[in-house]
Amino acid sequence: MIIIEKYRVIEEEKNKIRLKDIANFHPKDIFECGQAFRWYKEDDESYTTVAYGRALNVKMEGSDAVLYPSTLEEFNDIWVHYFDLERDYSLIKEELRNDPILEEAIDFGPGIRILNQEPFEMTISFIISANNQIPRIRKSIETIALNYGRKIDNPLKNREYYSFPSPDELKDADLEEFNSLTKVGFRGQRVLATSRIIADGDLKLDPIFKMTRDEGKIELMTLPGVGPKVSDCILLFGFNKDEAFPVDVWVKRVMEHFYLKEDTNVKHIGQHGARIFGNLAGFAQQYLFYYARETGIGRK
DNA sequence: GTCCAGGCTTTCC
DNA sequence: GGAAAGCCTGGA
Repeated sequence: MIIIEKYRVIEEEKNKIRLKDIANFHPKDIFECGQAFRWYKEDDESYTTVAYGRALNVKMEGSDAVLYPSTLEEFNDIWVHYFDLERDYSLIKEELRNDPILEEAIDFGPGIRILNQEPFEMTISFIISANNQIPRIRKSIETIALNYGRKIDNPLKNREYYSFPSPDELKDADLEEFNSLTKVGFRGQRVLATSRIIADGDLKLDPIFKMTRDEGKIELMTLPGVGPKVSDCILLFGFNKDEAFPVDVWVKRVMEHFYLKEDTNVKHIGQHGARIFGNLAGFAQQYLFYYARETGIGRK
């Protein structure tokens, strides 16, 4: 047994990591708040995903979170960053709670964390999200993994797991076949065109990690299917840009309902969000989005 | 240059 | 039948 003081991590048996008394970590809030499309709820209330070429199950046991399968090395190399465990969400929530509306939103989803997901997968996933519905987005992404990704060998035997394809694995897909399999509709050609641009190196994703939010946004918006909202999602969920503030229909509604008190446009809302939330805008957006979508606030 | 309306595939409620 | 984590195009 190994215990790391910093996160209170215990490696139990082999391939099992226990996070003791983990704070600001509720699976339902994290996995159902709309930032990730590949988490599946199991019969025992645990959740399973595929990320970074690995399948992982997360199960709460009292106030502990248990990750399986993961060695201590995989935990340190991959999952600490993926779950954003180096960040203290108590501090973020404390600051955002100065805003009474955010206080309400945080109380609705107190266990939200912003995951650090893979940039290419985020790019394709949020291109597919345009004018779409979450259940359908999830199905399309799973079908893409099944048909174009690689099968993952792992100890979770309840079903088969497939990685999300790389740009190379996706770029030569036949458009008609892709569309008939994945049902992404008019987004299909955007997905494949973007995959080709990235696979061919005409746009490199890695350098965006070092860019500012504004620089990254300009770069990503050159891709077909990536506009103001989708680029902010990619930057927030795939490139760790905390100040990104994606304005979708729900954030528009909740901002108009609580803050602006009038019908306006998404550009105006984006500017207002940046002004009042600053470098915590991404976190504020996710608390607000989850709150609005689950409660229907602002819906006409 | 900015702003806005209409169109887009298909599914879900 | 309307809406859906919007984007693209063309015209004012």
